Amino acid sequence: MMEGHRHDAAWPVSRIGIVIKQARLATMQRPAWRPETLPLDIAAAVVVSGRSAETPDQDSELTWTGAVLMRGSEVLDSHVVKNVAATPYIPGLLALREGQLLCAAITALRACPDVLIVAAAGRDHPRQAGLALHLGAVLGIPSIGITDRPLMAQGTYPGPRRGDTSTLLLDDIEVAQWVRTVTGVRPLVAHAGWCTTAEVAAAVLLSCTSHLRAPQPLREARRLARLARNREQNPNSDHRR
DNA sequence: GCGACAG
DNA sequence: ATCTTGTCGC
Repeated sequence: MMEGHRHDAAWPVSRIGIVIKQARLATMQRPAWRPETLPLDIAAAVVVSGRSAETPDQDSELTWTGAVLMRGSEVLDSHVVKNVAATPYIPGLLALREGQLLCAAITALRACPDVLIVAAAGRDHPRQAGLALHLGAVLGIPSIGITDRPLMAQGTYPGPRRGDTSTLLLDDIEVAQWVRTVTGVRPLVAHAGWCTTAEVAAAVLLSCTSHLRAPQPLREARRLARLARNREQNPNSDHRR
């Protein structure tokens, strides 16, 4: 951990099929990564969108991508990059819109994390390679995905207490888990990603969550991205929180 | 009637 | 994601 970063990594828009094959290989041939030294160095990145002055009727053309690197509750590095999205959001093709943005934001971090958290699906995907898995494969970093609900996988809700989990299956394979991060609050989905299992994804999620539902690194990345957007798009209002 | 495939 | 409305805890 904390070694130099691969700044040569680029988003292979035209080679998603190769990434999918790699994903299948990783599942069968690569040893699944699991946490060893604690606390983990966790990176998270997330895209928030805004209104473009040029095309106010087209929704969400401008984007702000926040990226953070955290060790425990300590923020080691963070930044936000503004962009124009290449495509609109298309369900199932999130990687087309956000892949390049997240890839650039993460590689701009000064150090390499142990694991990457992305607000997207992993192996729970029509082609077994959602954006969270794509990013990990391209960057060579173990990755997990976190979403509000599964994309295709099926499973029942877990018990009501923090730490309770349940299996989400796609074609009889466990691709994700429901995870109760706060007692009595709607659970999140922890997705198996690049070199990670659903079980590891759930453990990583629980390791960086406490009294709030969402994982701290993702919250921080989103907070910074929204702050940057709001300062630019609503210069009059205050932006506390 | 609306949405039903991540954000 | 973003927006709106409702509920809950401090």
